[in-house]
Amino acid sequence: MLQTLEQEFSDWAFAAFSAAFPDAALVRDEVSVVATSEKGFGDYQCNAAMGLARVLKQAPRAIAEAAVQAIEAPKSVGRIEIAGPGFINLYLDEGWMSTRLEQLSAEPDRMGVPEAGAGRTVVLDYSSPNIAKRMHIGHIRSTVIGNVLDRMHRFLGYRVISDNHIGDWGTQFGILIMGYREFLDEDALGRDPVGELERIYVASSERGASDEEWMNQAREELRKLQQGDPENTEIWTRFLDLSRGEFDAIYEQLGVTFDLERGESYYRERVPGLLDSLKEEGIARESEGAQVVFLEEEELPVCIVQKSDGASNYATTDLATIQSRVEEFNPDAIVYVTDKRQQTHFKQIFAIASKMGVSTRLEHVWFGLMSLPEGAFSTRDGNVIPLTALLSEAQRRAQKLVEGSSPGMSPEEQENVARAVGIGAVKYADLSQNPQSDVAFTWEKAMSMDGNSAPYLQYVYARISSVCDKYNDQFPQLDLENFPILLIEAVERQVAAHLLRFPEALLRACRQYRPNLLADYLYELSQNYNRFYQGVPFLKAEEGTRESRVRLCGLVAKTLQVGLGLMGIEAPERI
RNA sequence: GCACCCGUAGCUCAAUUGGAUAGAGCAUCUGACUUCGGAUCAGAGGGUUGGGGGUUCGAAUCCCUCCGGGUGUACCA
Repeated sequence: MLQTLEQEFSDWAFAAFSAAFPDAALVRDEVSVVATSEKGFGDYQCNAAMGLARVLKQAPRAIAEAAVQAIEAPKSVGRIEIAGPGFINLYLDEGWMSTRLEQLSAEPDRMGVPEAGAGRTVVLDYSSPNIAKRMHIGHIRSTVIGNVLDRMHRFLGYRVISDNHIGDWGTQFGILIMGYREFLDEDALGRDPVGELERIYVASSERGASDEEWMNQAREELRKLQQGDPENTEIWTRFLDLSRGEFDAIYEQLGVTFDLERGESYYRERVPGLLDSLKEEGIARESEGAQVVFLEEEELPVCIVQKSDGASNYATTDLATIQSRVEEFNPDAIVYVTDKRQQTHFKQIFAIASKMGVSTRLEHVWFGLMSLPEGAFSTRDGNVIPLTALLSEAQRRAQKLVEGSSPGMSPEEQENVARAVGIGAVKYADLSQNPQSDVAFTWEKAMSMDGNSAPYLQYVYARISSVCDKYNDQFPQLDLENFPILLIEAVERQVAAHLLRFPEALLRACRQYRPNLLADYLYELSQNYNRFYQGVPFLKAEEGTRESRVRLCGLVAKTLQVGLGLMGIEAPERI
């Protein structure tokens, strides 16, 4: 099985320490090797010797020395040094690097990434907008982050079931149905369907705030809907169709697709049976007229699974959903991508699922909230910026950039490129930071076109494409594959070493549910490439060196294309 | 009140989960195209990682405490 270099070196380190200290009870994870962060300390490092000094009652440098002497180093390692208090620094062998890169160029679509998830199934629950509510910039995170997790898992060989768990079955529908009957403006509905649905929802809620009878009626309409009343079902279906039309347009623009779009309502028929079994097993019990689960042992607040009026809620459908997914897909994990405000909710749901006997790994991947500075609001209706407005503004700015840099390009191609650049910039702004950080929205950052941004990466890609085209024009008779990759200059070695790190960067990003680690990797690769590009000639170098450099360019381009693709960002040949 | 999250350069964010000299982008300043796309590159200034204590070879990261902010907390999702 293909391994990353970190894995291979960790195996070696574990074997080396075990051989040197057979009596010590070593833990594999404590003797691991990681890629070096600082330049000048080798390509990979093992920090285990310092930690073992106390247990082994020896000086850390002596421990490192003994381990290094114990068994032979992997062939890929050219040099080992022991530095500082006892760091073991591994330097890759340049000859081995060349050969490895030549192998990678034979199968460039994978760039050495192992199928680490083969045979495992993951259900990914992300995006999950609510019916009758407009998607605004706050919704982009779940969609974009979830979609990257989706793509990364698939690439690593996991069987992925992505499900857009649309909020189509909650309490809001009673209020909406009342609003629909009382306040609906059909003309407005035709012009801006979701906007009008939002408006009638707000109008109906406001009425309910001062009108007790109105709220009672809303609850009654919800109850009727949940029991299958034909008239309410028809209205509800209309809400769904109108909202989904708008969502689909956004998903198409973002290049996001789902395996399933079931929504909460899909699971509604499971709810009565679920409630029965919760009661029978003594998990839920009556309190203040509602059915609740107490979670004192878990130090969590009480969780209502059936409201006192008999209606179900979010918790109920979420539990039914888990049950259904476990039965149908038998997944190794179910992963939810939502904002951090739902942490308590998911802790509750996971705790109850555990009481129900569910053993599937349940993960809540939460992300921070987006704050809006003054002026980012659309003050007219008090709403935040609709996602559609953000995306079209991004494309507009990208369009101007493209018109400036590629005036000879056809208008049609300019538009395609502007879409790739604009959408890419918006996505990357979200993906390039730790998901768990709260983000401050600014137009400048969301549509940043230089520095650490998607257009920076796309620009590198386009320039490499240009180099490769020029090479093919000038030297059509030469076959690149016949020339070895030579790592002479420091800039070349730097690019090569970074290329070889792609598998572990991707694996880490996926396992930690942190797309920013992939973004970081690609940005650093691009920086290394730019130094290479600025530092040495390619096409004017002598034969041999020239081919080697063009091959390196090709590998960087391929890695960028694959990496950007995993982030759902296109890499045009010309921009 | 209780629980969770956060506080890093003027601003926006990283830091491979305890590793070596805390790094990027924006902004400011100085340089670099008779070689391949300057949306680039080289360099400068800018930090007591909110304060204080502790743990250890080693702390932005773990523990305690104080200050400041955010979120959640029984019938919304």
